[in-house]
Amino acid sequence: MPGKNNSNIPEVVVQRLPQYVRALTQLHNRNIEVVSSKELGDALGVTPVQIRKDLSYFGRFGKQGRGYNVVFLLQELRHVLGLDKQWTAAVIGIGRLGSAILSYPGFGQEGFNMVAAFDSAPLGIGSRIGELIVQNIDELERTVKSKAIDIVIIAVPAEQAQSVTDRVVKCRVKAILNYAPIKVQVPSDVRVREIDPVLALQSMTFHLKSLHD
Amino acid sequence: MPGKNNSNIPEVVVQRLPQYVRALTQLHNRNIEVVSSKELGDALGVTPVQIRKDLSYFGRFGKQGRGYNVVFLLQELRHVLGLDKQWTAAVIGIGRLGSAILSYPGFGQEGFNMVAAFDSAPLGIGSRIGELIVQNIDELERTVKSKAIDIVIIAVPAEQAQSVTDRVVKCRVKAILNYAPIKVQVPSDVRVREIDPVLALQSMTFHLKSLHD
DNA sequence: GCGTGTGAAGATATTCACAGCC
DNA sequence: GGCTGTGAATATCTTCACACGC
Repeated sequence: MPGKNNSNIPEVVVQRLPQYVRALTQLHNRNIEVVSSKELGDALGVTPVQIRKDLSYFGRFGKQGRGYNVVFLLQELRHVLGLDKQWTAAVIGIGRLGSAILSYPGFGQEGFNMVAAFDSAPLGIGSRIGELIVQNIDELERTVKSKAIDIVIIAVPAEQAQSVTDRVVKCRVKAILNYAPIKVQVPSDVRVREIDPVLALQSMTFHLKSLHD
Repeated sequence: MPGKNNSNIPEVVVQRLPQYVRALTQLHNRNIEVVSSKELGDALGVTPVQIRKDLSYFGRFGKQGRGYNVVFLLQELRHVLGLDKQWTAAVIGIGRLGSAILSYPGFGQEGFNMVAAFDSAPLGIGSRIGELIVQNIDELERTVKSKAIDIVIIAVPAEQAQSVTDRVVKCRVKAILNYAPIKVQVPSDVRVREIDPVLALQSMTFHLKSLHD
């Protein structure tokens, strides 16, 4: 039974909310003031009832016969997701990938501020990437504390990903974005999201295969 | 009722298979010849019965009391997923992200060969990235045909993503890997996978929020 | 005895259908 | 009339429990 502010929210719902936020932001930028679940759904390839049901877990944001006030719903959802705060993130592994992540402006624009960069190779340590100096991974524990890092982004090779993750977990970090092509194991109170384009491709070839042969 | 070679395979199963393939490859590299669903599950954070059930959609690959022959299961799954073939891919949008994708060796290692690169900005067109010359996007249709491109990787800004996607779809490409931060709409016979680290972070903050306040 | 394979049961997630309000 | 919010129904996914083969 959906109700306000309860933590029995299905994870799949939580993972859809950011999409709603993004779509609402676009509508807002186009000066659209009101939107129906139908319109929002069309923009996202989701059914209207899916959206209404998802929203109902958090409150009654709409007006019957009318729809949702874009600004209001946006505010509410951003608050629900904690997107009205700033978050601090650190990147571990400053190779090609790590550097690309650090210089991608999209994170900062959404309130995810890169405040530290770590590597283990003596070569890169001390070099500057944007505003940050690459630190030795040995300083991880200290820096996570001193900079109150909320999220760690892992961009090390697969072989090192688990041991780096273990260190990160020991620092009491509860959110990890993992770019390494390996599924890292963490305690159940730590969230991990995987960014894994190769896996994504490999699940599409299943369908391609049955197509042309 | 699970059975051999039927296309009523749940999508969620298809999306787990590549993980199994990866884990099995690692086991193989460590010269491990036999693995139980329990062991495989532990390595992946999945229950053993999940694995057995998933595999049962495609055949009976194990031996009771013993487990699965690693090499055999690997072959079978790679075949099921079409990973025993080579695939051709093109990247559209050769900015920082697109260049990083083109120079990432992980795709080629897994049989995904980058055979073309496109951009719309006259500046980059004609420049060389690795083995490829960046082509004008106008050559898309011709090149998709001539190089028999299976998969298109979209790395253009959000604003252009939908129109580029529409062009790609018109070329009869059935698989798209989308790095643009927007959910593109496609006909139901086209598969899209989204690579969207910001969305991933935004669904984690929901949990972080309730943590420390 | 051990571990697979799988119907049946249980849990989750989505969709339907409609009451209620603007 | 149009659109939300939501119990109930349905569909999908996961887990249980156990028969069977090595």
